[in-house]
Amino acid sequence: MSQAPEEPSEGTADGPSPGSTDDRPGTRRPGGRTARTRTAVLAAVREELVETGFAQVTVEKVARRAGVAKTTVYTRWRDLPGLVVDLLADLSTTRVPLPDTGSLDEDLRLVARRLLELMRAEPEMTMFRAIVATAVHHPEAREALSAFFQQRLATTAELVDRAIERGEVPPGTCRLEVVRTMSGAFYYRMFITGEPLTEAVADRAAAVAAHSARAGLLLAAPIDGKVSDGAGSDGAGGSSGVGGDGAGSA
Amino acid sequence: MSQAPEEPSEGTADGPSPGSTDDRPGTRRPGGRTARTRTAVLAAVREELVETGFAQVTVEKVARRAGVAKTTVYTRWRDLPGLVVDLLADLSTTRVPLPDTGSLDEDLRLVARRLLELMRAEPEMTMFRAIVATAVHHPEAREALSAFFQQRLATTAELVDRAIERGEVPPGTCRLEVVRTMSGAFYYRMFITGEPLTEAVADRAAAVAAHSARAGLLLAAPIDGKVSDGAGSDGAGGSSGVGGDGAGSA
DNA sequence: CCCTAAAGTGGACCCGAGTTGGGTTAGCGC
DNA sequence: GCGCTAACCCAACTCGGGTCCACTTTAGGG
Repeated sequence: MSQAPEEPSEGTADGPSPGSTDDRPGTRRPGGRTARTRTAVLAAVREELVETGFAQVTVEKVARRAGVAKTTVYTRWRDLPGLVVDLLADLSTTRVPLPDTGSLDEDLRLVARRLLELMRAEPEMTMFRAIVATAVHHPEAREALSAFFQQRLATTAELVDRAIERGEVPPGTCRLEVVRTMSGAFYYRMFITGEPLTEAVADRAAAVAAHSARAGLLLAAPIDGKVSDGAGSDGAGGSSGVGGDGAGSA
Repeated sequence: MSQAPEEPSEGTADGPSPGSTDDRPGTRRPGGRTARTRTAVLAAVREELVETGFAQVTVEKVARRAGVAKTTVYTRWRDLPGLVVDLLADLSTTRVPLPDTGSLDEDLRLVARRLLELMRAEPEMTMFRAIVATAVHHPEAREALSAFFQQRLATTAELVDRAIERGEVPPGTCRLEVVRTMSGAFYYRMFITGEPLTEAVADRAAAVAAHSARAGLLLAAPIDGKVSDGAGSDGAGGSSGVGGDGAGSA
């Protein structure tokens, strides 16, 4: 947990500029009580989200559960979407180990299976569902979720890099696109069509992604001026330097 | 599908059983005023959704805009999600013509391009976005959206049937899965990661789906007792018996 | 054309989420 | 420790969304 907001204020490094920049409460004295409040509130949101579902959650209930005055929540997080955003930032810290079996197919399949497992875990998924719902119609949450996925995708994309090194897939392959192709099937079913997720779905998604990559369908092609890969700088002996636009902003 | 008009009532043909079965208001006298109210309210929801965004929409505003007493809306639609559900049912009636170029690749590409176009149309998309957001945390809306996609997918899947007949793809190919594979990429970017949609994305999605189908990766395999396709046996025409699992559990 | 009850109306009412202002606790620099 | 003030607490208040109920309008069958 922890992972305090720590908004890296631009420019002015020395003194706190007097009143001009709006310092969010919780940034100046992040110590003891402040931190304690944050964890309590975030935990309360989690529980409330899981127990009663997103539609029923309200700032007041969260505050009550956290044992905190509701004004505190309002001043620090503004509103419910603000809380969800912070919750998501908290989620970003969790790391998942990547498989490395020497085969793209197998690597992807394992990742798919793990994703399936994750999506079947009720408490976590309920919460994530709420986050997605918020992001659909709230710009700030949308931004946060977007960043979350950028980072998560980039991490997983490493196994594509290895496949490229092995010569399993064409060198110009877009590392992110492979992962997107796979995970898209999951989220599509989960959140859009509402169809069930099975092992078959997972395996199929992995197979499709791997096969498409191998067939050279997932190249980082700069069609119409828009590069869809954000990785760039592969670092290994990649022959063709298909640079990306570097969209990976934190 | 709840308050869709013309629910074929079962059994009791002669007298209206007094109060036992819950007839939704609007079913017994669907004529003049009732119909007028419905269209007015639905239009109001549409406009409200597009103008102010989902988070701001409230039953009261909708009623006011429609020039209707808010109690009317409450008694007929129950709440906001109910309205959204009805709105979605209304959307289901729109038909889109399918391409038939003689090539699966090209057919899919055209469908993808049209989908792209559709998703770029701001007013409609804003509304659809709201529907998805509702579905994420509201079971009834989830059900409706699921049904909507079932029908929509089944319709589009006809071009896969033609590809099977032509021998372009293996005969056991799951008609729905091909379409899902393609459209998944769209919705994933649109609603989950929030990444931009481009022509490149559309073409790539179509290529991946077509290629995977041809490679036999999208067979309707009854793995672990769960068949992922619902149709398959009948030729064209049928298309309604997709039913099957739907969103059921989750 | 008339009658019945289904559908819609209007306003009073309730309730709770969000706001405001003044007072209290405690982080943190000195 | 001391003091300053950020951060938090409390209670009262506002305001608008949702509910209830008696009343009016109008489908639709006879």
